[in-house]
Amino acid sequence: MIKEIKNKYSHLFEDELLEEINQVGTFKEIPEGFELIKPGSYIKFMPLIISGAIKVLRGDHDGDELLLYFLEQGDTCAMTLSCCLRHHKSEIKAIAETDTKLVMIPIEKMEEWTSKYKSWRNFVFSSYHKRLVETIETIDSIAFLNMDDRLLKYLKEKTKISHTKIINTTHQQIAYDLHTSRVVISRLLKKLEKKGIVKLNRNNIEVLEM
Amino acid sequence: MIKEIKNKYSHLFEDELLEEINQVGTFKEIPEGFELIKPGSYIKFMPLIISGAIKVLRGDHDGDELLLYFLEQGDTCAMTLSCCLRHHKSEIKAIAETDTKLVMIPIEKMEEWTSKYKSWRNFVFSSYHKRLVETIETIDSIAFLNMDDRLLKYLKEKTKISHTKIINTTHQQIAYDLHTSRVVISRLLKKLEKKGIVKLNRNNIEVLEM
DNA sequence: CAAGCTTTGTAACAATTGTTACTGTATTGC
DNA sequence: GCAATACAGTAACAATTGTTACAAAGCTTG
Repeated sequence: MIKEIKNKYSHLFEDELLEEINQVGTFKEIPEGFELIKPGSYIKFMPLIISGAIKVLRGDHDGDELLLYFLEQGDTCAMTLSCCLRHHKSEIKAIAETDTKLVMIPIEKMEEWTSKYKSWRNFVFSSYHKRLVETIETIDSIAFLNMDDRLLKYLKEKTKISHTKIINTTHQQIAYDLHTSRVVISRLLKKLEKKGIVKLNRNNIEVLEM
Repeated sequence: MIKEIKNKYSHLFEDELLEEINQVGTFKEIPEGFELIKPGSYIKFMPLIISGAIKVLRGDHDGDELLLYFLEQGDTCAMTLSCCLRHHKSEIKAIAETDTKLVMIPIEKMEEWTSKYKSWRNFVFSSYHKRLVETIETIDSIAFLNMDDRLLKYLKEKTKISHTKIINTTHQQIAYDLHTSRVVISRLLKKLEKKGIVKLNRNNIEVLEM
């Protein structure tokens, strides 16, 4: 495990901290689609992502949901951070977008490392900042863009995250992520296909134009 | 100045930190409507709010805007925090919602206090958390609510923040905050008035039902 | 108080998004 | 292969929100 951590995090953390992570962290391989965090649950570990991607959604009480952002290599979940620090329930949902490797850190270490390691503090602050900015960008999309542009942005983000132009998903799943209905997504995807921007197949969408 | 700081922050910070704040902070009284932060500007001070309220908006490049949240006594601006720490441009706009008293802290102290004082670290983390949660709540509103419910929520928040049932503002101003058009707001307000929830006057709205 | 500005009310219409319903076509499991 | 199921295409319609235009009422200033 130490090899993977070292590869991805040695430029961020000092050796001593890397060693501690290695001591107390648990290495995990998560398959695509696995639900890491359920809304309303308590969180006892904090994930450090080594490879892959995690989709973070806002999960409503009534089952409504909406994509907030993706986490990638080098990221951690700010909501998890604050839930850990303040021992609150999660207000979000997290699902492995691709097969993902990560290290779970027990929350007790959070406070300790925050006072002990400057690099850890910077990492945590930087994570908070990134997530806040991404959340605000999500607000931009919802507030300022029409559904067709939001859809296009979503497709582009998906291709970026998964490093392929072919997105394996259903119209219904996209509708969940963007909090709209399947019919709306099908309609708009068809429009994008007519413009030559995507090619539609069953269970997959090929993004032609970037 | 030290008296005001002590009153509001002594339960949060240890004496030594309070003394430092008193040394390096600048006390300011800001009139209602004053623009504290412009989008695209660099921030050199971090505000600690003593009394009053500050409205924080997302400011788009094209002049589009949208209310993110209000800051009150005991709050600080997380975007400012991260802009300070990372020396980035602000991506937001901040306006005094009411007459406001605050203390400006030079950003150089941020890093220093973060390693020196546990209470400061907790304050900063807690601020980040609050702002992240509020931002996500804003997403809830935009994504899951219709404009009439968003308007009602907005009115209730305004009365809470300014501690009065009478809101002095124009329909146009509300439209800016909710990123819609004046006509839409007038229409919905009229509907609320017919339901007996508000009473409309020129330049002010009285919220009757809570 | 008259002219000019700001604010609000309202109608008519357009655009976008949401909903329902039904079809056809793949895929899966027996 | 056949039935059941999941997925996608499409039409018709409803609801919400946005836009334009204009009138009326209130405030401000000379």
